[in-house]
Amino acid sequence: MLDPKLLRNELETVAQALKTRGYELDSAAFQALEDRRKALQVETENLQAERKRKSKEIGIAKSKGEDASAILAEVETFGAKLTECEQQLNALQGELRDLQMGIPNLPHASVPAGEGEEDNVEIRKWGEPAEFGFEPLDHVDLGSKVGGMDFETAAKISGSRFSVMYGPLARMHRALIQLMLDTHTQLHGYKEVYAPYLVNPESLQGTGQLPKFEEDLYKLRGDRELYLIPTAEVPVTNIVRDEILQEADLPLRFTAHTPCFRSEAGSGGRDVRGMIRQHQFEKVEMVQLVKPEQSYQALEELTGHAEAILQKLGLPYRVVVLCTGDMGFSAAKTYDIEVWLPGQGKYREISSCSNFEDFQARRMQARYRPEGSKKPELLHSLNGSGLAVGRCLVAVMENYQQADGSIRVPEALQPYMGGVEVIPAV
RNA sequence: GGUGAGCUGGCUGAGUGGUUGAAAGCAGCGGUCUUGAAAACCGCCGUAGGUUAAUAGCCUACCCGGGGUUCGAAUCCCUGGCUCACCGCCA
Repeated sequence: MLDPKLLRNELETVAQALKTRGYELDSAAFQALEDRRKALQVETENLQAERKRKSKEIGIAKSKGEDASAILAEVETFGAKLTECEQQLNALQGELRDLQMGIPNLPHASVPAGEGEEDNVEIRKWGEPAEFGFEPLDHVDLGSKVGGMDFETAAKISGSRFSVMYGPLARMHRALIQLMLDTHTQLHGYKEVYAPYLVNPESLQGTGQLPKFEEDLYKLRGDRELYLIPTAEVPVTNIVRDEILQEADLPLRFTAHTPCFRSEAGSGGRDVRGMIRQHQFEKVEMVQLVKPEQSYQALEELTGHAEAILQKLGLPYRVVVLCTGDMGFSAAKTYDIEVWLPGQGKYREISSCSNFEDFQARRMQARYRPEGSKKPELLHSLNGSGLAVGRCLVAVMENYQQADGSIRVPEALQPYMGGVEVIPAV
């Protein structure tokens, strides 16, 4: 959520900035709502003050044993008016809040302007795509060569966009998770978190998935109103919802491995082959909660932490900064890390690292008390995948494939796989 | 799942319809005293919204959430959540 004061005081500037990311703010309509709100709120509060005074007088009169019917009659004259004002104000504030909850974050000044994916800007590249002496296969074909990936069975059990893995591939998938968690906890200073996979609507509202993107989520039937998490970002960031932290507690760095569930409602027929885009996938997530002045440095570091995993695995990648039009709803700035997939002959997203500034914190009321200051301030939140596990497995398979269809195990992964060096073709 | 008891400010805890945004204690902050510290004493000490140039003043709201009764609700009623205890079931 944007700062309501900013929205009021610099409506046109805000509207301009939102336009760069393809969001049209109807500033005239907003201004009209805001004007009505102001008038109505002042009137309502004045009436409330009046009622409070009179009620107090009634109390005093009664305690003295005096007759209070005159004041009582007086209150009645504006009682109905007050009720009406309160109801109108409530409705109006609800309307304003709904509108504000649907406005995306403002892009940071350093974010390049653009409309879509094609306008993202490459920042750096690491590693060289390997030369194969043969036509490299994609992970689906490799999967059947080593006998470890089964989409037909997954379709029988659940439907499309699910996968079943067996044997060494399933083990490598698990090994990747261990490598990522160990790296982030031991080298990068994150605290490992185990958190719920089912969350309430308040949490989803806090991180920005609700109210606007409900169709992307799986909602449980039943009387409890719970959703499957689309990312660990939701439960982990919400750890600090409605909390006031001490300055000394910051920065907080959390990492968590969770499954992620996404309906992929809007993805049409994209990436239907293989395990690039699934309804269920594993991810190791990094979350940071920091002081505002440190958040952009934290974004650079966090991006580096995700890159470190790819470097350990020897997977070529590039980092792009998303343009204004391609960023997610809550982000002020986002780096995508794209890994090289020989099977597709292109770079594909494997991590997304974002600074949300105080956008999520305001929705969550996540604050800290600066040293020596009375007033709590909103903190800044960031997160990034470190990394998407399924896509990482795909990248390892495709980059480490050999002519006979076997797959070498990257050195960094071998300790997590009992020393296995090659997954043989069967 | 059943039965019962709870949920009040950073913490403990009083308050069952009226000048209560809320006693008291602890913690914290400022001061007096002291060479310094402790003790003692004095004062301050919740969050948000509105108005405003203002983090000044004034106003409003908030005692787990939502709804209701009333001129007036922390207090009464309904509903949801959570915590604790016991029973049942269970990895």
